[in-house]
Amino acid sequence: MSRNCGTGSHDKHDVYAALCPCRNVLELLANKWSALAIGAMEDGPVRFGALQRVLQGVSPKVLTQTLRRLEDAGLVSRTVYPAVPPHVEYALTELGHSAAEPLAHMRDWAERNVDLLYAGQ
Amino acid sequence: MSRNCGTGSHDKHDVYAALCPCRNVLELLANKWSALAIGAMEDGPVRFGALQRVLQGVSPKVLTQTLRRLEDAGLVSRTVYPAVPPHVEYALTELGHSAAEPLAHMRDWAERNVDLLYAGQ
DNA sequence: GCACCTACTATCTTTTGGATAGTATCGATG
DNA sequence: CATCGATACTATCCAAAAGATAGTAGGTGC
Repeated sequence: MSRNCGTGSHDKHDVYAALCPCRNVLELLANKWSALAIGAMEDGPVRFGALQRVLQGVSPKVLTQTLRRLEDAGLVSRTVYPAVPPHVEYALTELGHSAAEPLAHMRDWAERNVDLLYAGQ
Repeated sequence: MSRNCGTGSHDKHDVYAALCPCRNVLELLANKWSALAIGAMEDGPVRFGALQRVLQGVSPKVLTQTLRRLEDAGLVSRTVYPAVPPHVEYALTELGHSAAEPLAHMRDWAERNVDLLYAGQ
């Protein structure tokens, strides 16, 4: 097996390697709020307040953190429309849309199989 | 849209509802170590020590916690072979194997797209 | 008798997540 | 003219989770 990733040249990456940068990418995606936020933006730009209502139970601080991380990674774009009251829209980038697919599968799996889990007692 | 989930009857579940039990399932899967551990067991039973070596950087405490949670959920089985030194094997259940698919897509996405992220500076 | 092996548990520290309250701005309302 | 309301946040504090490190059990080989 040609697992590589000494973080060096652009060979194959390996999420199982502690120092591979793709481990950080996995950490970013393998997160409840990231998975929900990205799913909420699949159909187009969404405002902060709308995200807060859709992601039930999220606090503004955590939502901001989540969006900033996704923005820094390049999965989400943030657009400010100068107006009062403020108007800010978050949208998936092309990269964000491609990440949305595996995350949608994960959400679907959770919804479809929840009744089969914790069945032992 | 027929989104339901007042946690009540077995209608449709919704990960966006704070109180839906499938939110817990999403939290379980949308986790770095869960995603890596499940992937490591896809090809058959694995011992604790082997998992620890494969999931580079994981501490025994966190690995134990992760495996217990997966076991409680019914995704992983734990088999103790009474011997000295101890011999314990972890394996995916049928349910665990079905969860492995979306997680594999997520890991693959991370490995394939890592070079495109954080490109802005 | 002593070190070794595996699979942990215990303890402590650090990081992250979460709840809550407060800020800034301007237009509309009374 | 003071107040209220809307939006998108920050600031603060506390709790929960993650992480590092050391220790335990108990039979085997030397």
